[in-house]
Amino acid sequence: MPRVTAAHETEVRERILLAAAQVFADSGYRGATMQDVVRESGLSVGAIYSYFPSKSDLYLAMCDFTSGRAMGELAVRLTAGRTIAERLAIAVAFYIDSIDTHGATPGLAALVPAWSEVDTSPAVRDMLRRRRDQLVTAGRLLVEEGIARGDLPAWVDAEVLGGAYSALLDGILLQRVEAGSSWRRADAERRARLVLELALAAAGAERPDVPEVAARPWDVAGT
Amino acid sequence: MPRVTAAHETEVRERILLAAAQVFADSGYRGATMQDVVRESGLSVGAIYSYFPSKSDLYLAMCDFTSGRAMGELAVRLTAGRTIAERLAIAVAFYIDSIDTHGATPGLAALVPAWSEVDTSPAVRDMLRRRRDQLVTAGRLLVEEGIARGDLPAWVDAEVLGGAYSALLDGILLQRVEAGSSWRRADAERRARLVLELALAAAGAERPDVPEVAARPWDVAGT
DNA sequence: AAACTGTGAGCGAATGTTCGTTTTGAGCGC
DNA sequence: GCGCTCAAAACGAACATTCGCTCACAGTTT
Repeated sequence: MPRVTAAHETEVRERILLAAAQVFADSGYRGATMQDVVRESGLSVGAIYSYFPSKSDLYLAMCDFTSGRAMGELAVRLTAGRTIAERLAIAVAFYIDSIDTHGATPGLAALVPAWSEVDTSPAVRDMLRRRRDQLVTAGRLLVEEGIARGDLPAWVDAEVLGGAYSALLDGILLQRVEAGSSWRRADAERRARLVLELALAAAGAERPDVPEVAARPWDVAGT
Repeated sequence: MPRVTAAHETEVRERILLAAAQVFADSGYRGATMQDVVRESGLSVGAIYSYFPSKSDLYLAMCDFTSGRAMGELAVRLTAGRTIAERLAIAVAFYIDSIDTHGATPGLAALVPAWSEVDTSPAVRDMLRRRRDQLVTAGRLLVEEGIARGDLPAWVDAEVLGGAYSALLDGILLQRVEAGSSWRRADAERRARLVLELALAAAGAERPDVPEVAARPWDVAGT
């Protein structure tokens, strides 16, 4: 059944990508089978292989699609923020929203298997690095603005804080995955917002002295 | 060869667990084969199956072993800290150390595959939850002490900050995995310590006002 | 009829696990 | 000391199953 329109092609592509996001989030990369994707998408094996050359290509495309969508939507939502505190709060709330699948929007949970496949293919690592760059850059820009306006301490390195925040949010993604059905969105938001509050509260203060601790390769105690 | 000694049994068990940690960290849970564990441990298939009834049991035992060891060693190291800032810095530095494998000590990177297997078996979820409880509790106790001594703001909820910190550290674990050989330990430590500095700097300040942002299930903008 | 998308049975490779066989060394009689 | 014995421990070829992927064909539109 040839649907010659280009619109149809992207429609089917997305249908496959959405099914893949669901399935990979549920069972991991290796755990998910192409049959699962077939079942979830309602298409056939052959159809899927005519859109994506291999399972790993499908997975990578799904990851780019999923995180790309989220970054785009984040940019849109940030325009609604007036103060810097508001913008930061929007970014946090949005990231937490985007962890789960909502209707036609695949959730970031589908990215989790990527971290265990990093040593398997360089393409996976590249994909994660691209994503990290985007997150850190977005964070850095917000922080720089906060510093310029005096809402954040002048002694923080914007790049470092951006990196820390992207780690915090990814950690919350892991907590969401491990919590399963007992997940409470409000708890996660409280955790992420608390760090925001600490940063804003520290605006007027001096940089405190945190002792250096030498890296020490573990002289195991006990068995 | 009947090695009646119980010592020999735990010795072989650990040998298998260490090999498993290496292999699972490299290839993920499904990606790693029992043959890989056989090769890495220098034992045989049958030997391994006489110590662990199945691949998933081996994986779970390895996770408990790995994170249990780390928690034990953390408790030991914390006793060296005098001030609260020093103890917090020790905890952070130690977690970052324990991400990588050092000699006989398996690195936490072997835990990463667990998050993609959470929906596969309840035992994996339980294991991760146990670990999270320990981390959050350890963090909460440190924070409570910090508040009591006036080093941390009185308005922070210790449980929430503990949860946030465990998320931050797990996020750094992910960053380490995705960075691969371009990983710089110092960068990670800077990120984790910056959040510590913010918390300590906020000690004297009022709780700032961070606007509420309503959860909003994504009205997708553009394809 | 021509063109092209979608189908799904089946192939070959690889994996987790079993189980019959081989090797080891502690205990024991001397 | 010494060698014999035998259960325990280690081994690894073989099995059933599963998965990613191909390809010959059917169905639909223009």
